[in-house]
Order: sequence, then C-alpha cells, then structure tokens
Amino acid sequence: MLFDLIQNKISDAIGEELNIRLNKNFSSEYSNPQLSEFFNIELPPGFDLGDFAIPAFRAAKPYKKAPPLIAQELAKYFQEGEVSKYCDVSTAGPYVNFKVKREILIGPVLESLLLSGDALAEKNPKHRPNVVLEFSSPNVAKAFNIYHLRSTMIGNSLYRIFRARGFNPVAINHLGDWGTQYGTLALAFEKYGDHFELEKRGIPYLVELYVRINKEIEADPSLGDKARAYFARLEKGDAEIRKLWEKFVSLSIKEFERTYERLGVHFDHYWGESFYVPRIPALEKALAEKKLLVESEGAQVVMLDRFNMPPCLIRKQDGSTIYATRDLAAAIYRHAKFAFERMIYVVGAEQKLHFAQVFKTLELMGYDWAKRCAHVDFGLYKFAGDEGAAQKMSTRKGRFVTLEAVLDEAVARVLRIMRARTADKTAGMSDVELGEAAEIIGTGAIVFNDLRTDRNGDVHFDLERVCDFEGETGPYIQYAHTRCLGIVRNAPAALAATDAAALWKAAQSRLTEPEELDLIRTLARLPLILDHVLETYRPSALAGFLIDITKTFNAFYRAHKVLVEDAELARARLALVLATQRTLQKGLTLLGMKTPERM
RNA sequence: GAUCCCGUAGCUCAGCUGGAUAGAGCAUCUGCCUUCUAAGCAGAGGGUCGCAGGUUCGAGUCCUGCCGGGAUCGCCA
Repeated sequence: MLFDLIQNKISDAIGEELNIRLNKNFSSEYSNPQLSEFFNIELPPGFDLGDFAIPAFRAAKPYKKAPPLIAQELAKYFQEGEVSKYCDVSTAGPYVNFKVKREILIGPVLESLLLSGDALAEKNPKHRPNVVLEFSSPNVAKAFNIYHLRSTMIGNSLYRIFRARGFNPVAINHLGDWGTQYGTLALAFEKYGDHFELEKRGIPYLVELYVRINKEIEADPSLGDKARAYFARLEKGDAEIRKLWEKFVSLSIKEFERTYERLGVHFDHYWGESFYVPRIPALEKALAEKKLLVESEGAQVVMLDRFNMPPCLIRKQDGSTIYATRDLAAAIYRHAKFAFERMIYVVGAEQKLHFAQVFKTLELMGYDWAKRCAHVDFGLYKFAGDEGAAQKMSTRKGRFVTLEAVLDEAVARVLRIMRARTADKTAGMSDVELGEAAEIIGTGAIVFNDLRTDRNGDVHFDLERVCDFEGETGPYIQYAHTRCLGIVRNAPAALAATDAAALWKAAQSRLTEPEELDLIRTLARLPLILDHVLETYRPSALAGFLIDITKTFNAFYRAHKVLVEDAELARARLALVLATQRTLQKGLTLLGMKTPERM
C-alpha cells in the first residue's frame, strides 16, 4: 500500500545517503567503506523527537570525534540531500533525528489511510508463496477448553496477517483423532458406555467416561495395557472399534465447528492425525532406506543421541504408531502438496522437544525444507487455585474450563453492563441488536486478553479481571472504534456526503494540531507492525499497537471536537476519524475480532 | 540430574531484538459529563528491572555463575 512505500522510501533514502553520498565524503578521510557498520536507523522514544533516528556513538572511535559532533556533521549532509524532501533533519546531542514533514503526513500518508479497509495494510505481490499453518488441533472426544484458545487465535491471526501481507496461507486443523487415548476411550465405553446417553449428552458424556477410566488406570496399571491393546486393534482396522471411533470423531467436529463459527475461525482442511495414517508405510520405507530406522528396546526408533536428544519413536513395542510418526508423514505430505515457503506449528511449549525431534528427523531424511518449519510455541493458561497457586489444566484429571462457558459468562456480563447504561446510549437498539453487540464485545474481551499476552509466557487467567472491561482491554479498542462511527453518524448530511478526495483536501489545509499529526504518525506504522508480527510470530505486537492507536485517538478526541461550526475544519477532522476507524477495524479484524456498531 | 522458558511498580504485563529520563493497565488518591458515547480523559504516589560478576562508549535487553518458579526428558498427544 501507499504509506507502506513511503515508510520504506524514507528509511531507504536515509540508508542510501548513508552508504553512497556520505561515504564519498567520510570514507576518504577514514578509509572505511562500510558506514552502515557505524550507523543504524532506529525509532526514537517519542514523536516529539522524530520518526526515525541515527545514533552516532559507534562512529566515535573510528572517526576520533565526539558523537554530538559527528551527529551535527551527519545532519548537515542529510539536510542537503534527498531525505530533506520528506523529513526535517535535526540533532539532539549524539542523535540525528528525522521528523516526517507535515505535508507528507497529511498528503500521501493520510491519503492512503483513507483508502477502504480492504486495501489498508495489504501488500499484493504477483507471486504469493504458500505458508502452511497448523493450529487449534483439539482432541476428539474432549471438551474445547480455554487452553485451546491460544493456538486457535494465534494461528487464526497469523493466517489473516499472512494473507494481508501477500502470502497464501493454508490453515490446517490437525485434529487429535488418533492414538492410545481412543483405545482408552473405547475401553471405557465398552466397560460402562451407553449409546442412549451418548446421543443425549454428546462430548461431555465422553469426557466423563474418560476421566473415570483414567482414575481406574491410575489404580490398576494393567488396564493401561488393555487400552493400548484396544488402540492397536483400531489401527489394524477392527470394524467394531472403528465404528465407535467414527462416531466420536463426527460428534466432536460438529461441536468444534460451533465454536469456530462463534470465533470467526476458518480452516482450509480438517486433516486430523488419522488422515496421514495411510502414508505411514511409505514413510517407514524411506526411513529404512536411509538406514535411520533401528530397533531399540523392542520399538522402532530414529536415534538422535548425536544431537543430544532422546530417540524419535516411530513404532511402539506393540507395533502401533505414535504421534511423531504421524507428524513426520504429515509434514512430508504437506510439502508435496503445497511446496510451502514456511510451515508453522502453533502448538504449546510443552511439545518443544517433540518438534525438535521431528524437524531433526526430517533433516536426516534429506529434506532441506525442514529448515523452513517452525514451532510457534506458547505458554499455559493458569488459574488461581484453591491454595492461591496457579494450577494447570488436565482433561484426564477432570480439571478444565470450557471455552463456551467462559465466553457465555463474558457475554452475560457485557449484556448486564449495557442494560444498566443510560437509555440514550443504547437508544434505538432492539434486544436482538443488544444481544449481538454483547456477543461481539464479550468474545472480543476474551480473545483480546489472550492475544495481548506474549506467547512466550503463561496466561494468568482471572475471569473477574478479564470481564472488568476497563483499561487496556478488547472493549477499550472497540469503544474507540464505535466513537469513530458515532461521529460519522452524527455528521450533518452535507458533511457526511463529502467524498474521500474532498476530505483529504480539507485535511491538507486544516490539520495542524500536534494531537492530529501524532495520530497520523501512529496509524502509519501499521505495516511495520504487521511485518514485525510475521517475523516474530507474535500477534501480541499488533494487540499492543491497537492499544497505542486507541490511546492516541482518545487524546485527540478529548482535545478537539470534530463536528465544529467551521465546515472545512470539520471535514479535515472527519478525514482523520475515518482513517482511525478504518485502521482500528482492520487491526481488530486481523486479530480475529469484530466491531460492534454501538456499545 | 540434564535441556528449555520465565523472573521489570502491591497485582497483570509492555519495553520496537544493545541506545535518548525504565512504560502501561488494575488497585489507591485528585480533578473532568450544559462539547461528537465517562467501557473515556487529565494528573499524583508507587522501581537497587531476582542476585553477583563480565563484555561495551552504552545492558531491563548479550555472556557466565547462582537463587526462585514452570515445562520437558522413549512407548500419551
């Protein structure tokens, strides 16, 4: 997009002058051709200083001059060069600061921000490389609990941002539909299962059975062997167990899809683990041909001790496969199918070793694309336990919080708040509209709380706190967005009818206040932030950025009235409000959140 | 025991990958609805960035060693 180019153009121009023009003048004196070693471009701490900066510390030694002196000489060169068309160049002690000129901000930058939301933040190269994203991947016959939200929303957000930035993402839901646990469940169902109850209660009933059988296995380990035997039968194609398993899978997918729809999450493929089972023989053949497969303690494994890792298990003692086997087959299949530029696994940090083993095994098999696979890991959800200590969830122990219950609670609280508001705020809103808004705000609060936390750490989840809806929350951003919409709605007909070109023109002559220009500067950083998210796989950076925009907008909102008597000034500020509204909407959409019309 | 992650205000977290005086939110205190939505805004107090060394012009950020918390370490996923 346009302001994307401008940001790049400015920083490129700075870099270019650094390396070519300045080089000529400085290098003869100091005989070092690589100025970029001594100078780097960075962002200053505040807009009052500038939009870009170059510190002069590192050059002090080779040039044998004090940093402030170097900064001054450097600034002089920039002031005479190409960059001075876009920026005011000044020095502040040892720093050279570049402040984008007002006519650039209210010119091309604002113009591009006024484009429709779809064009905002987008990059459209001719070639769109495939990026495979595996995320969410809940286990069949288990509740979709709040812990799954991390993988689901991080993956969903990356999916949306990849698409916006010129990639072709492929979303795969790697359902946990295979493995010993289905032997365990089949055993439980055979022991005390009831088809009538299953039809009536669905997944919760299966979860109950699962918790019950695990308690028994703990007391009687021989039952565990029996469960493994059941899975071995399933894998060999035992018709009776297979039929039961299929029932569990279809019931589960139906339930998951309800949740995905509520969250606006989309998958291109539901390829669970079982999907890759037919491809395992070919995998084993390849492993054997490369002489990687060895027998150890009765199991078939790939030894990784050279790399300081335990062996990667391919087949267990009882002859059945294990998740690593399926992950290997899956990776090979996906590469053959998509020739991906990157493949990203959004899976919890507790599986770090597992993915290290899988990637290493692929590498040993000679697949150079193993380097392009990444495990995007994240921490746990923790709850305040009875003793005040954070507690980990465990389906086996029956300790979990279902996502549905959390979302419902948040929505109910929002509804209560909305109903308690003064009549004029929700005036004209029917019960249905009220309900729809509450759904958007409530789920948004939960989603935002999840995404704003850096994925490296654990999420301390406290429903009371999350549902406070004050301060830096999802509703905070949605609220600013509805304020923007409110201004547009309240604009007199003549003003509202103004087209984008006229708005932009008004802005060019009338936007002068610092709050107005800072808002444009902030909005203009969206593309930089998005690319940062894709480098680090951290949607939390986007969440934090939306908070920044909201704060800056609220400061503007408080300081200046938009719909003023002076029609031209009103038009100018309306342009800014529209730019903010579109940026916020785009940002929230990329996080997987919706925007209510009123709240 | 080994490997990896985390430790920043009373609580929950940012800190743009080494730069300008360590920032928010919650909680506490003080102001602001006759101005487009107060789920908001402005302000105050609160810090030896776990501890000790090291690298450097410069360290919350990098390296080493401790301390504390968590995850993982072959037949679960």
